[in-house]
Amino acid sequence: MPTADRAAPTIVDVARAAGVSKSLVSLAIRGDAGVSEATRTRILAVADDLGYRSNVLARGLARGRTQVIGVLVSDLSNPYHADVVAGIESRADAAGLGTVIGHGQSDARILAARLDQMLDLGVDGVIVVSAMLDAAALDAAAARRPVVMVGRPFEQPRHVSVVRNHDERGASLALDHLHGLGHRRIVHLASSRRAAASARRHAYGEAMTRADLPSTTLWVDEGGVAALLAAAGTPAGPTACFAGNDRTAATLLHDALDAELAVPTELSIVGYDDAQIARQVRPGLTTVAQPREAIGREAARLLLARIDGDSDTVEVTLEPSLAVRGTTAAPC
Amino acid sequence: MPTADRAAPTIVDVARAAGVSKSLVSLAIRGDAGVSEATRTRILAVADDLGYRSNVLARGLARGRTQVIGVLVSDLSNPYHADVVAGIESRADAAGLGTVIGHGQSDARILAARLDQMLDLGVDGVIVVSAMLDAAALDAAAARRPVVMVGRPFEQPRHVSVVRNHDERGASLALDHLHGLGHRRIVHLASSRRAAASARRHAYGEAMTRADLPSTTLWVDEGGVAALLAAAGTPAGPTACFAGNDRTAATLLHDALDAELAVPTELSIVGYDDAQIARQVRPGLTTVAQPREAIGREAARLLLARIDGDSDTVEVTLEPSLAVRGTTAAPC
DNA sequence: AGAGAGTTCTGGAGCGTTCCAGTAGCGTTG
DNA sequence: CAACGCTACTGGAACGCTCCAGAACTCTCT
Repeated sequence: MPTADRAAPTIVDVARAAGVSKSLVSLAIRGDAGVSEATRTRILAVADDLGYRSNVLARGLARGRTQVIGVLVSDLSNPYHADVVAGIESRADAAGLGTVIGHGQSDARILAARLDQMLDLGVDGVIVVSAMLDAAALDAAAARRPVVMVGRPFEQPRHVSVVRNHDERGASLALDHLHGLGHRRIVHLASSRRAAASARRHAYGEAMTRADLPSTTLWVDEGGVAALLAAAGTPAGPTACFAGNDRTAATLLHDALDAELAVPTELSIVGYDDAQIARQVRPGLTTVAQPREAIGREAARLLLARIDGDSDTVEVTLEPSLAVRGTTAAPC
Repeated sequence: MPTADRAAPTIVDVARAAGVSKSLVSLAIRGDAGVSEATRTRILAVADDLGYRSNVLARGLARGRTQVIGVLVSDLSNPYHADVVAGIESRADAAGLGTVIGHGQSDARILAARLDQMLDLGVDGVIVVSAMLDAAALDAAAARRPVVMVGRPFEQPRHVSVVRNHDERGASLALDHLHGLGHRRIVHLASSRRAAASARRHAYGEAMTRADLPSTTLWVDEGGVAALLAAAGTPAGPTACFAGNDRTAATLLHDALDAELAVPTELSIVGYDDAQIARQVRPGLTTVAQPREAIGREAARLLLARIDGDSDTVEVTLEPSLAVRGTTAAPC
């Protein structure tokens, strides 16, 4: 219950009220060892009493550290991000650091502006949860503060640590599953030519080659869904589809059902991401799940280490897993 | 392209390089009138050249203003929030203010902690996009900085402006629509006893009374969905349901289809929010749409006014509209 | 008892800004 | 030409904190 009459109480007010110097208040509050137990409790009591809150701006200015990290997200409404952020926050909280989130509305320019803004605000480091920023922007930010990025960078920035999921392994999980069910004609439905998508596309190609099967990639923005549905009914048509992400997979599922194509019996579908939508569609979408919270925690861990001066940039890859639901079955 | 050799250049570096006093640099950069055009351009050129960025911490400390506002959301993955935040940001950007987002993981305690944290960071004001915080927490924050909340507060805080959608009107829209289609036995499916939900529930009751129809409210957490589905098949059972929000409506739709109950012919469903999910389910959900971006812009407008010292707290209500999709039809 | 070693505490400089009270220079005016 | 009023600029205090060198005090040891 802060008293907060007029202006917020400062460290000097606390010092005066406790009859000590402001330096000692500073030490006591930060838990420095060289303060006697008696005075410390007294000072803390007085501070609490006055409703004192240490001024982050002043501390940041004096120390060059604000104890706050920034998280830059390209798109708030992407539920993938929410889990990653939760992971970051849990780690940051544990280390006693605050977290602020910046939001770039899926626009690289806005994203870059927000990144600068957060750095201006004095955050101690930034985690970029977006693959939309180019290496130059990332490196410019990294020249100011430690930066860690989550996801697969389009081009590798030089001074930025990266945490990503193992898209190759994820694609293998999906294709092994389909192959194991008996599927042989499996097409890939790609959403865009962005980095994460292309990693999955390549992994698809390699896994198919490994299994000695022909690979076919269709693009959503080039009428791939319609082409796939048209082919799926025919004798030599595909019996399964590995989609680049869950949104694409959900669209396909939707349109397939509209076209009276039975899923999974006539067409099996596997998505990627294990987004919320994968559980909301009917039947539930079989999909590759990324360890989102773990990715967030790992990113935070790397950032904290770099803030503590520790280290050089690294790249960490985490293992995905497969969530089997209702859109996959043996071909009929 | 910042040079950024060692430490970031300060206003003093710029002053020295331009051969003027630091005060003049400060004035020039902030666009003060009393600086000759010649010196201003020279100073700005030098600043740009050195890659000077004004230190928000120092400015905040000296001025008591950081030019950054905070947005507190209860849940990142709620797509409703993303639109509101976009509206807030567009307004804040226009006013030259930065925006940081804090995230409370749908937990009132975390939410309150993040709120304090943002205030500690020195934001000039906060917009709370969540109905989970109690009046005491909001008022405590409002004692420090201007606070505007979006949504319907559980209890009315005293020093906080509120922007909300007109739940009563929204419920009327939904019920008029159903009534117009010929429905007479319309039940309400309520998700929780939170503020927004109870406003909708009351509005439902009143609209039904106005139309001289009996009202029945079922609760999701008390087996309401099952009860509703059981009754819906029977002769005197309900022919339509007005759900408290889209998530609830989607669950109902899902379970209805599972139970082989035809939607909309045997049961019409109207949701509330026009969330993403309303467009993703099949058939598309008829639902009440809130003007989300407008709500965000309005909230930012109110906050900026209060930051400029302008005003007393107000309450603004914006009009919802009805998005008619595939889950409503005349009863058969 | 004096030196040395802790322990606990203090005063002041400094972080990068803004703000305020001036000052310098110059043209106008009575 | 002294007084005045502008415009363009300056120096230093202040914002609230941290950090550092050192002061004051208490113990121990010789």
